[in-house]
Amino acid sequence: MDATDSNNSIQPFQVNLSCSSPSPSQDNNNNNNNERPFIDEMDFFSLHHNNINNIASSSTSAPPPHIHHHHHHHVPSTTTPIFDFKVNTGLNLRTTSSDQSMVDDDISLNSEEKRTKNKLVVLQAELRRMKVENLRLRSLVDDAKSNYNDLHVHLLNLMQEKKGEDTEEQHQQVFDGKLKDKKQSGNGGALVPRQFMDLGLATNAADIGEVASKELENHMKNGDASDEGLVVFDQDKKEIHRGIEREDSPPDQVLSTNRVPRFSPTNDQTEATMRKARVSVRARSEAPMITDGCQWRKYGQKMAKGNPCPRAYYRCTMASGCPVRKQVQRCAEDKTILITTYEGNHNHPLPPTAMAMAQTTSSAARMLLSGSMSSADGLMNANFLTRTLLPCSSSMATISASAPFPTVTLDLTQPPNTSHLPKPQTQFQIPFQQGVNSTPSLLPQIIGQALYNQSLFSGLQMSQDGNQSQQQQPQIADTVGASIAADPNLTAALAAAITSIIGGAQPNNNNNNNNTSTSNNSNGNITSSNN
DNA sequence: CGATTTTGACCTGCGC
DNA sequence: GCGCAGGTCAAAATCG
Repeated sequence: MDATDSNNSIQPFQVNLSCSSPSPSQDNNNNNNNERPFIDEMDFFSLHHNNINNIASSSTSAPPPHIHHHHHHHVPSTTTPIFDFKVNTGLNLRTTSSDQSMVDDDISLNSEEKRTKNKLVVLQAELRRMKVENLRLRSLVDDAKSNYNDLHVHLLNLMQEKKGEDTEEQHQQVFDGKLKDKKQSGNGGALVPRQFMDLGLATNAADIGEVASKELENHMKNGDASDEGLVVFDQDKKEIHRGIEREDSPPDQVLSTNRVPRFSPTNDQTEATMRKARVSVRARSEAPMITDGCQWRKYGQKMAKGNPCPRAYYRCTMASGCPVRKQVQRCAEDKTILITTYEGNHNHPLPPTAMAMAQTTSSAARMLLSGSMSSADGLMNANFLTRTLLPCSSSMATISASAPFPTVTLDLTQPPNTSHLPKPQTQFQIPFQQGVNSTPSLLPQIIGQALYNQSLFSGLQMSQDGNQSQQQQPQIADTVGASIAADPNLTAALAAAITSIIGGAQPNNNNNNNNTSTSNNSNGNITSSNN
């Protein structure tokens, strides 16, 4: 997301979503694609930086084999991709040099060598420039996507506020038939094409409309028909009611209690949806609280039923108004296990040490929401989640009907259990950048992306032929699960990411699409629950 | 003295 | 309607 990301920050897995190519294997160019002779096209958004580096380094360190290219003197056509053009230019230069060297003397040879070296330097500089350009363009695309998301959510907000006033035709005009489809489908619309799934955000019009209508009812009861009084997209119904009750409270009091300002529709809705999902982390720790890089302030403690250990409530204090909260409680069965439940999205830049956790939680929550809340059938999506994430830990699969909020549980306490897993490398692997023995830095993102991918798929399933979907679904679930399970160190990296025992994380102002470097040996299991 | 923690009270939703 | 449980508030206490 940030153009200042280092070379190791590009994520092939993520980039896939930004491109038309959905197959991660096509971008698996870190280890297995070193043999690829040249890059077919200059894909600014999926080209792995390592490729650039590899090409650059190979140009400098191992040019002699190019002698075999003597006979390829054809000038690159105008349709030749720019990157290919650049590389071939270098080869041709050397080829020309070699040809000439057959008739020139030693002085000429030295001169040609110097020229070649100069050209190589120029090419390297050009590669660096393109790398920077690549990052810049990626940043632009991400910004555009972000703006699109905001506008889309904003539009949805406006439409919901005017719900009841607008005619069906107006809905159809603005929403291109989305709301009409929803109404026609009756029970939430099992056949509704979920056009909002690609937002990566949960935008459940039904939920929003319900909250909005209740809010409107309350205001009508209070005789307050002013639209300005509506808090349509607050954190949840409870928060909305409280906001109304304290409407005559002093402004500072409202702010001090972390109320969401009234009219910031995009953030409100995002926050509302994000706060409904939770990411729970189970980890063994003697410390009262796991170190996740953020600053927390305890604001309450309660004895929870069925657990002799008290539950502590914290809120993030790294920025005023940050909606992120977490609950910390020891497991009743095993008091060495610390259960930390995160809720919400940070609204401020995070330190590197907090990036892994923030990414994991926000991505998981976002993907969970995009799978469950955007669907008319949350349980179905919970099953999707489970099947997507849990081929590597099927024994941990639980669908909780009692959970008040959709919850993703990252269980870092279980010993490795790979007996039921598909054998590694029999299916596609997530194209980590690291070497074979290094730990993957992208795991948090990948988990989120796995959720996101399956959510996208489930969205597609709604609008596509059922039989086809039935066939594809386990495929995707298996492959994603296998990807997570493919490397025995994956689970270790998850633990590393979660506990933020990381190094080399990339500072960034956005906590949704960044990478961190991890190194750890513990294990992780993933469970998914939904209500 | 400001920041943080403690802790009892309060609010809300839910089940009976 | 009542009680319970989860979650939050805010004054008092504590800490650095």
